[in-house]
Amino acid sequence: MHVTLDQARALDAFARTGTYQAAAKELRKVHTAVLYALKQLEAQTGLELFDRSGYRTRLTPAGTRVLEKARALLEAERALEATCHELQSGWEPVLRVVVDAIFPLAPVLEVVRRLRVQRAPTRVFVSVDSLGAVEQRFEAERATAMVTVLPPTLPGLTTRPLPRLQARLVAHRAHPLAKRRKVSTADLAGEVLVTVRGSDVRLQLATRALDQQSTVHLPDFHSKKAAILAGLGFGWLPDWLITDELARGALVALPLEGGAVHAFSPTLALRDAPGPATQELVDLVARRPT
Amino acid sequence: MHVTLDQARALDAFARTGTYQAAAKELRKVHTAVLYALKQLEAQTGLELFDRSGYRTRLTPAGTRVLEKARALLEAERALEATCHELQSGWEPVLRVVVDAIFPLAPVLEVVRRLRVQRAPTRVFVSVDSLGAVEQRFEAERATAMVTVLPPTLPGLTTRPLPRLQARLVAHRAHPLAKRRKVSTADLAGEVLVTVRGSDVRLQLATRALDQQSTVHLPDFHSKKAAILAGLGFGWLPDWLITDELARGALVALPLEGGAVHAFSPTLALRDAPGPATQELVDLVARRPT
DNA sequence: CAGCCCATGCACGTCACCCTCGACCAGGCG
DNA sequence: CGCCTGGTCGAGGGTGACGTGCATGGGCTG
Repeated sequence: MHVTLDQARALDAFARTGTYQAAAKELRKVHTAVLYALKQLEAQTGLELFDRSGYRTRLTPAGTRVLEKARALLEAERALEATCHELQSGWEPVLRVVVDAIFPLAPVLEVVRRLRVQRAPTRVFVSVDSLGAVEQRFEAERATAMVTVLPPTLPGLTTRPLPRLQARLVAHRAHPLAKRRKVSTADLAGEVLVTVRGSDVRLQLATRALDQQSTVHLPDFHSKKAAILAGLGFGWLPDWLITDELARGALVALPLEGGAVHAFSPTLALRDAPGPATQELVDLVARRPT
Repeated sequence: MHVTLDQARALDAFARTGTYQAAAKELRKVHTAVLYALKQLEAQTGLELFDRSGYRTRLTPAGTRVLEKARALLEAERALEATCHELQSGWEPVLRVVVDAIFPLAPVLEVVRRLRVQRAPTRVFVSVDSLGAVEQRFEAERATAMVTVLPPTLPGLTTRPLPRLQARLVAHRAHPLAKRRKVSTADLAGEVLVTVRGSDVRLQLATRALDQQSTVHLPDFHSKKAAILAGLGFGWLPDWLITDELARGALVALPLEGGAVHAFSPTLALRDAPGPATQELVDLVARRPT
């Protein structure tokens, strides 16, 4: 049994119009074509779909059941053609972005919102990782774009510098370190260091040389911030995440010898020719207020 | 743009196997046929579905999106053919039953349960009405079967007598009428009569001649029973509904002059040739314990 | 009741399209 | 380098989907 879409269309048109003639007119065919298609359908299904006992041919109950399924089939066809039209519009089908965890996600999410309002068919996949892992993931996922704080090494990428990001070594105001006028690297050694998991050694910056007594690894900067706010320990946090807490005094920048501020120069890297959705990403990420 | 199911099948097979050759083998075609079908698909959709830059042809992101929809389409086709197979099994596609409200619904619902366990594709529609309205509904809905307490008038029906049903005039034990040793029709006049809405005059039986001071019309016998149990008034109820309450004494049969019991002889009437599901109905309704 | 119209259904012809066949080219793999 | 698998192209054929013509027969209008 091999039902065709033409048969389904004929069945649907016949059911809606009630006669072969009208159905044929709707399908821009001759009535015998509809007759032929539906005869075929009946033969292939091996069911009595039509009641020809009266003057007008009518659907049998079995025909009605088959009609339901045929309409579902046509709906699936319509859906397929709809996505084809969407894809023809020029939007990329998918946009894969890898972002360094230290970079704010907000502008990337804004891209998703803008694509929605423009009814773009683009499906967005966002991955977050740290430092070198960003480029590895970019390659492994064959992503379209990445925001990395390390210079990209892959050849053939279009790169674009982004505004600098600053990170500070902070602790909660009630934390012992926060009360000192000066903090030495030796002072840090006795306290708990909070880091983001997956960060490689370079993220630990000035603290990397220290032999920390205890360290907590957390999955992202939001939980890291929450941990530090809870007074659990100290660590590096990007400025955009803590402007509020620094202003309110909930978090305190530690007066570390040799400086407690580290600056990153993130880069936006794109693979091959950017489509409109990628362009949207470039605009929003580059225009991000510093 | 007119995508065909063959194209969808080819796309699916190609995506699963990875090569034209293997896809062709699976479809029992020559590999050029698959090539042809997919070239057609690409031309019709106007999209680049395949990446032919490498040695092996691969799906592009757009191709993957189209593939998803194509698979949905094939799933719809599979569903259609599945219902065709179900309907070929000999079961009726639909079974419409109209039952008099005074008749217990339990045996009809048991039919539904049995059809389920036998995986019958039959869809069951049950309507409930009273007396003459049963046959009217049977005709209006072109139902398959009905259980009526009046002799069917339509020609060409197969009828089958069912066990008798009894109804009693009852009231709650705390009701004034329940405390009398004898009840006359005049006594009834001062109390509230509870009836089922839609019942025509014949249902009121011995009470019809009375000029009731107040009457309550309810949608079915279950709410009527609840109303009587709440002491609201008196009325006729079928025995099967109140065996428990009569045994416990919660309800009392009124000792009406001239008899407080009325017997019905319900009939099961079928239109034309009964299918297996209808046969199931006949068995269960006829074997109903009296 | 006559006349008309429309819907159905069959027989037959034909044309388009799907498929097959054959040939050639491109990369991988020993 | 030789072999194999996989992709692409063009030519040709078989058949099945569809159009034409016509008969039938039921409804509708006057």
